[in-house]
Amino acid sequence: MQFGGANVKSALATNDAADMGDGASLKSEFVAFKTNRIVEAASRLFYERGYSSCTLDHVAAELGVTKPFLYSYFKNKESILAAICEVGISEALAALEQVMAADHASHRDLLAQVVAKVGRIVIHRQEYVVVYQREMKHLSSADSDRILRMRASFDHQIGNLIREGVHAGEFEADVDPFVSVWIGGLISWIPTWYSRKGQRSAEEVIEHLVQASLRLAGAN
Amino acid sequence: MQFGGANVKSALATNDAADMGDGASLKSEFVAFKTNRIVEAASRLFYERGYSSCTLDHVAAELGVTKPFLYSYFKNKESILAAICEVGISEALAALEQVMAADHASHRDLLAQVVAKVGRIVIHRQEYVVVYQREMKHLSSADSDRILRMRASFDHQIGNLIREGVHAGEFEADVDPFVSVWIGGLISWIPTWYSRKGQRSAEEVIEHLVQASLRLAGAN
DNA sequence: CTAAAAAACTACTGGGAAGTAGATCAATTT
DNA sequence: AAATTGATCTACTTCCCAGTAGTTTTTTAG
Repeated sequence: MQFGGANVKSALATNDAADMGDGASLKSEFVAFKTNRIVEAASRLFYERGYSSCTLDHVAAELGVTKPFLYSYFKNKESILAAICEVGISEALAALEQVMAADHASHRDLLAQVVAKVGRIVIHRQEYVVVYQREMKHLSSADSDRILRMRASFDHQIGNLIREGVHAGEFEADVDPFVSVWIGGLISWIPTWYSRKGQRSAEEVIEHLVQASLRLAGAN
Repeated sequence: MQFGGANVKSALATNDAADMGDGASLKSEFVAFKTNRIVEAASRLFYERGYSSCTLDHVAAELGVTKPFLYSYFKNKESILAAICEVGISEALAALEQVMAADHASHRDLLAQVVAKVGRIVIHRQEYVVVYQREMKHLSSADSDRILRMRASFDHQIGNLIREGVHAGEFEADVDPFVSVWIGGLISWIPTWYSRKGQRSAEEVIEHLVQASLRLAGAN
């Protein structure tokens, strides 16, 4: 099995070999596990050295394997990058849809919940998000399109949430079309300055992020 | 004359050869002009293709010259990058100090003025700023330190402005230490989404940026 | 325990790009 | 006009790295 641009499966991905015997299922879990370890190591190294300056020999060395090992799980270097880029946005989209599917709270609460959840994701997946932001340009157009569609869907839904909140009188109307852009900026910028070793805890940052987002929407 | 990490001189930089004859002065203007053209072309290409993937032959071709030409104005590829990275932050710092030196308006006005000015700079220098954000890691530690010092000075002064405004009762106090980080995020994020060809004019964006910043500071 | 299959490795190719040495061309001076 | 200086180019060298062919090791199956 080789990874050439399909959706990322996390190590905990749903088992799509349920109808096979235990042998095949276990094997595909091994593959998912190794694929995941490659993506982890690569994201750390791409984050530290930059995509183009980081060689696959570096990635292989980090994992204690060799370059051809990587090529038996990924088609080429770019498809490793694509897997990395997909992590943050697909998790953010999943979180968004989870919140939206839940029982309808006020728009203010929906916004607060989404922002908090996505904020936690971009902190947790810091390296992935930064690599995505920096190295997007190196994706093939197929991968790029797929990921941009997810991104567009996310932005679109946030835009709707704001519009509906304005319509419901929960947000101030004069800021309408821009708010989602500014809130997106707050969230996207976190991974570039947040440090796990810094004085601020992740939850402290999330708390302030939510407050800032509500201020921007005029919902205080 | 070669450019190996000293401060950037723009094409309009003050003439530091005023005590020489006209010949020497004119010559140094030529050098500054060419240096500047190289930086312009490189910033555009680094922006489009990424620093590591863009070769100096590409840059040379863009200018209709050859690679050794570049090496007679810059020590190496990295020092071209350093020159690019310096543009945005040094202009922002100059704008900040200009506003702060002027007659003391209210803190609210000071903040609005600084944000508007810096916002215009990051839009005008869009490619430079994005290249800086993306490719910082490829700077030598000497260049990196110099630029980070400018950045730290900027952040420090914005922090002071906010603190004083809170103390003066013009901003809400509960948000104190974080506000400058969030405002920095708003500004820094603009170059990644703003497009000159988009539907929003630069001044429209600046207008909303100022409003958003004041909201974040609780100064409405 | 042996044979077949799968997984991983060793050792290579081919191309690309940073940086340089020395030649050529243009301008300035005498 | 000849000579000197400076600017730019041609033509390399050298290293690096993505991707691959074919071999070895490990696992699985009979």
